[in-house]
Amino acid sequence: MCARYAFFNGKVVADDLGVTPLPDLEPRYNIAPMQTAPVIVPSDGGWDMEMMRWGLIPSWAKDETIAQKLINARGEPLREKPSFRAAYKRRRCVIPANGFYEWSGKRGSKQPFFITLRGSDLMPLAGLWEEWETPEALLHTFTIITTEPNELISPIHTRMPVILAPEDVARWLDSDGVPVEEASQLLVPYPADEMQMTAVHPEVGRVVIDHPGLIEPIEKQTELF
DNA sequence: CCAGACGTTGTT
DNA sequence: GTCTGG
DNA sequence: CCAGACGTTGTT
DNA sequence: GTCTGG
Repeated sequence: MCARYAFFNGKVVADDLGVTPLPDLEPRYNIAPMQTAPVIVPSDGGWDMEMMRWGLIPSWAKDETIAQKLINARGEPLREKPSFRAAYKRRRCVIPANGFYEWSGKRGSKQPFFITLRGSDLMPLAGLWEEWETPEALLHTFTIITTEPNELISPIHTRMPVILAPEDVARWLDSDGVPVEEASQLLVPYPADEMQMTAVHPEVGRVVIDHPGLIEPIEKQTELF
């Protein structure tokens, strides 16, 4: 799964993707579901960054309570799912991240890990977005696609987010030129030998905590394993 | 036909 | 135990 | 994902 | 909106 991530280095989206970061972007070390975060979408032949809320709301939803259930979407059956298939065809997006968190252990003895890429600061995550009409306004929401874990993640989790290679970002975002059959080839586990994982402080579990110390390695507390 | 679901993960 | 909020 | 709430009435 | 279950 992927239910917490960090995006603190906005400059990498300019360097690696040519997308201008939003001017008022704050560095974030603990982005949680139901919060607003930047998302990259096609715009005027190029790509743009836009703030959206994490937790997808399909256009047909009667209220927004479904959002917290749709923070992730399994990649394999995307085409058949009523909640996702419309967005899969027309509204694919990339969630810019620098790394994501996963936890191992049971409640009360959770150990969080921060996972990053070895070769790059930018970790582009594959996602979908939707537009939901409230009585007052249009609400833009997104979800992060998951796949099977690679050998790095599988010891602690059964799923991991889909990470796109920079050269695949264009194909993922091109809904007009790249049909779902082709796009689905991108929804695979990222190579484990290009990723790394470090144990971090459990205070990342608290959504109100958001500072650079959250991604700093700590000594593994072996009694937790 | 109408009513109700539409989802993921982890844990048991 | 289970749901909600972030 | 984790953390925190989970409730009502009356009084200030 | 569309599919499934009854």
